Amino acid sequence: MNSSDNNNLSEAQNELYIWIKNYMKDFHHSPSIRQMMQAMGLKSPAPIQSRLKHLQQKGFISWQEGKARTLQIVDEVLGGVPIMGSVAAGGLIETFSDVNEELDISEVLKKKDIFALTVNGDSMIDACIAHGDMVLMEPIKDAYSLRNGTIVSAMVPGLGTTLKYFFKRENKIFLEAANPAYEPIELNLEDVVFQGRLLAVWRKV
Amino acid sequence: MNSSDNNNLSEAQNELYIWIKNYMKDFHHSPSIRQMMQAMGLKSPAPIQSRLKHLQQKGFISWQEGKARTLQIVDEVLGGVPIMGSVAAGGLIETFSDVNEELDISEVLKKKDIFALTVNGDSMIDACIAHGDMVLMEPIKDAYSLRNGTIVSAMVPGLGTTLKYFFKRENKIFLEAANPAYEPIELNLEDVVFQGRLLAVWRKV
DNA sequence: TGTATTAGAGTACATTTGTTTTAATTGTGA
DNA sequence: TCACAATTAAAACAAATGTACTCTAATACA
Repeated sequence: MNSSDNNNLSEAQNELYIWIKNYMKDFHHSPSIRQMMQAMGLKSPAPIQSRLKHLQQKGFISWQEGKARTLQIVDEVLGGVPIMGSVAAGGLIETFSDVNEELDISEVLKKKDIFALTVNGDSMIDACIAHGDMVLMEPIKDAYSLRNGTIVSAMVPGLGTTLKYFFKRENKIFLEAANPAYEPIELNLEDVVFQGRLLAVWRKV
Repeated sequence: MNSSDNNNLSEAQNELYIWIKNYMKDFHHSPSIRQMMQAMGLKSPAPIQSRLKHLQQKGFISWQEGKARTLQIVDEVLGGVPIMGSVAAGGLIETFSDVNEELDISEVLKKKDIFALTVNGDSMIDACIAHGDMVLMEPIKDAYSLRNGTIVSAMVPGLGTTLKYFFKRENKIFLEAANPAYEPIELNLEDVVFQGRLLAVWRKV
């Protein structure tokens, strides 16, 4: 959802919506109604109120009544990047479709208490997690609910913090690398402190 | 930079700074001075003004004078995730250090005109880009400045859009996969349209 | 101890800003 | 053309809000 149709927005509503998104991208705070008025070339706040109301009814924006500059873009707080389509990384043939989705990184970022770790080494290389990658982790509340195959960061006394596949078999914990060069680590549940569960991988080139 | 020392901030300043960051994470707009006043348990706006001034002088925040709720966190607009340390993904031993950095995803997201593509297939698997990953791309202004080894998305007539390593040798363009199962594609410069240069990889699990 | 510095309370004020209301204007369809 | 609806202008209002100022209390320091 970006520029062209935007569902069932009128021309004026869409223009305002786009302007607001750009303003908030630039200044990181909501514009005031009178600013929008000026930007739209209007001479009274009423039309803006009307358009805002419509945008709200259609679920595009929301704000706190009576409070200044509390507008926010619904469900796309920030970090929305337009997804232009998909690329073949094989032999598939595909063309750029129009923009139909948005990559919402903030959906993950919004979670509370998440943290990031720098990956050191290549033991997870077969899971496509390379040396230097950043992994976004979510704290693990109870280790009992961990499912086999989950990638976790765990603190193994004497071994340090490590990123591995988690498996549980017969009250034994196995931490397995995604690289045949590394042997699985076998542990008792009480010997390991799980720090986080893998949410996402971020690699900046 | 997160909770503990925060450079040379006083206790009160740091408390306010943390509170503001959390407020803005929750509501996606700046709090008002009187809200901060309440939150800090104060009964007059003056102390908040003072603390804000200090925070500004030390470069933590900024705002537009006279405008309501225009506060912003400097240089960490959003998307800052604390980096808790690094994990061994090999045999390395490393412990959680304290938080000393922040993963600033927004640094990439702030760039204008970037777009995302969904990866389809496994031809870039040796570059640790897997099927289903999202790749963040930056538009390519001029193809002449592309350096060998850059990962690009290119539109090859009759073949579609594809993600490959870029190489140029003797006025010929080679698009090579990171997977020995795929043959390099040889092209003339005029036969290919480069769409983007790889900025980052995002994988949500 | 006494003084200087800082932080906070209390108050007041001007501006910004959301909201309401009414009238004028424009557009649309019968 | 006429009536009806939607849009806009204009003005006014009240609440929210940033800012400035004075006075008091706490703190630090010599």
